[in-house]
Amino acid sequence: MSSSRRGHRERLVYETAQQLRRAGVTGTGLRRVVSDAGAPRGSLQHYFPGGKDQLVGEALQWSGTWAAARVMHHVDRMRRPTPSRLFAAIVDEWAADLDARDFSRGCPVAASVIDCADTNDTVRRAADAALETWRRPITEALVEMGRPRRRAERLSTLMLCALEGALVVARARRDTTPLGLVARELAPVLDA
Amino acid sequence: MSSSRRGHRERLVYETAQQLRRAGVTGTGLRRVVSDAGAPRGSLQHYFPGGKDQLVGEALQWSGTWAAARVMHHVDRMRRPTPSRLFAAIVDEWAADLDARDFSRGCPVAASVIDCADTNDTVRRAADAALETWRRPITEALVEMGRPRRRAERLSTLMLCALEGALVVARARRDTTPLGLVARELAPVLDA
DNA sequence: GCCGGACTATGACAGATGTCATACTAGCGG
DNA sequence: CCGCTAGTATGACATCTGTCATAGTCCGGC
Repeated sequence: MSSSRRGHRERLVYETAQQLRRAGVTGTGLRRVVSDAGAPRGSLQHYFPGGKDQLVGEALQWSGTWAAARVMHHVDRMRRPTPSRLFAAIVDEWAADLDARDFSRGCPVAASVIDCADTNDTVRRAADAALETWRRPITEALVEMGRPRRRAERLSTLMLCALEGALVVARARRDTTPLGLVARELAPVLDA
Repeated sequence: MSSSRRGHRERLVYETAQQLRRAGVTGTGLRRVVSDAGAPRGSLQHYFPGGKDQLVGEALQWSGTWAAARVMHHVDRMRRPTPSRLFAAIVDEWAADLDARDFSRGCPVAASVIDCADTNDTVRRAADAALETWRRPITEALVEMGRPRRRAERLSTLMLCALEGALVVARARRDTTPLGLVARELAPVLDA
C-alpha cells in the first residue's frame, strides 16, 4: 500500500540521518539502518537503487531542510528578534538534544564532511548543499533584522562554524558548556 | 636495531594520525596504515598489543602535543602578541594546510569525536585529552597577555570551537574563507 | 481469472575489517 | 655455540561490509 511505501522510504532516510549523527558515514551499516527503521531490507534496493551514496545523500538533504525549518520556527517565535537571540535559540536546542541523548548524536553534516571530504565527492557535495540549505534562512532572518546582505552572509557562516565546533568540543568533554560559551561570546559580534 | 624500532613505531603513530584526518576512525584501516607507513605488519601486534584503540589513542595524543607545540611556536614568534594575532596564526596555518593538501585532511581529534563519541569511550577520552593538551598552551599564552585565567580559559575554548567548526565548513565548501572569516570576526572579542 | 507492476524476502557474493596463532630471523650476552 | 629476546613475516579466523540476483508476495486493472 502507498502509506507503508512512503512510510518505509522516509523511515529509512530518517534513520540513516540518525546513524550518521552517531557513527559517521563509514560507521553506518545499511543492515542496521534497515533494522532500526523497522523496514524490510528489500526496500533499500527498491527505493535507493543508487546505493548507500543515494541514501546518505537524501539523509543529508533531509537534515538540511529540517534544520532550516527549525531556524524559521525560532525566528517566528521571537517577539523582538536579534541575531544573538536567534543564535542562542539554535544553540540551546542543540544543547538540549545533547543532554537528552547523552551526547550520542552530533551533526550529520559535519560527520559526513569529516568522513568523506577526501573519499567521496558525491557525499561531500550533498553535505555542502545541506549546509547551504541550513544557512539560507539564517541569512534571510539577519537581513530581515536590518543587516546588509553581505554582512548577513558572513554572520550566518560564523554562526554555523561556531556551532559545529562547539558541538565537537562539547561531545568530546561530555559537557554542554562550550555551546553556551560560543553563544554568549559571539553575541556582541552578532548584534554589532 | 633500535633506530628502526623507534622509527617503525612512531611512523605507525604518525601515519595513523594522518589517516584519522582523512577518513575518521572507522575509515582508517590498519592494513593501509601499515603499508603507508612502510612498516611491517607484525609491528602492529608487537608495539600495540592493545589493538586499534591503543594505536588511535596514541595518534591522538601525538596530535595533541604536536598542536600544542605549534601554538607555542607561534607565541614565540610574535613580537607584540595579542589574542587575535595568536588565533590568526593558528588559523592561517590550518588554511595553508587545507590548500596544500586540497582539503583532504582535517582535524584528527574532531574526526575521532564524531566517529566514536557514542561507540568507543576509550577513544573519546583520548580525543578529549588531546583537546586539552592543545588548549593549555593557548590558555597560558592568553594569561601571559594579561587576561585573567578564568577569561583565558573561555577564550581558548572559543578559539578551538571556532576553528574546528570552520574546518568542517571549509572542507564542505572546498574553500578556506570560513577560516579567515572566524579569525577576523572573533578578533574584537578576543582582544577586548 | 489473470496479467503486470510495485514491493518484499532471502541468499549469495567478493572484499575488507581487526585480531590472533604460529613461525621465522637477527643480534646480543652468556 | 646456545639461548634468549625483540622484531618480523604470514596465513587464517570470524565477522561485517555494500551489492546484486533471484524469487516471492500482494493488489489493482483489464
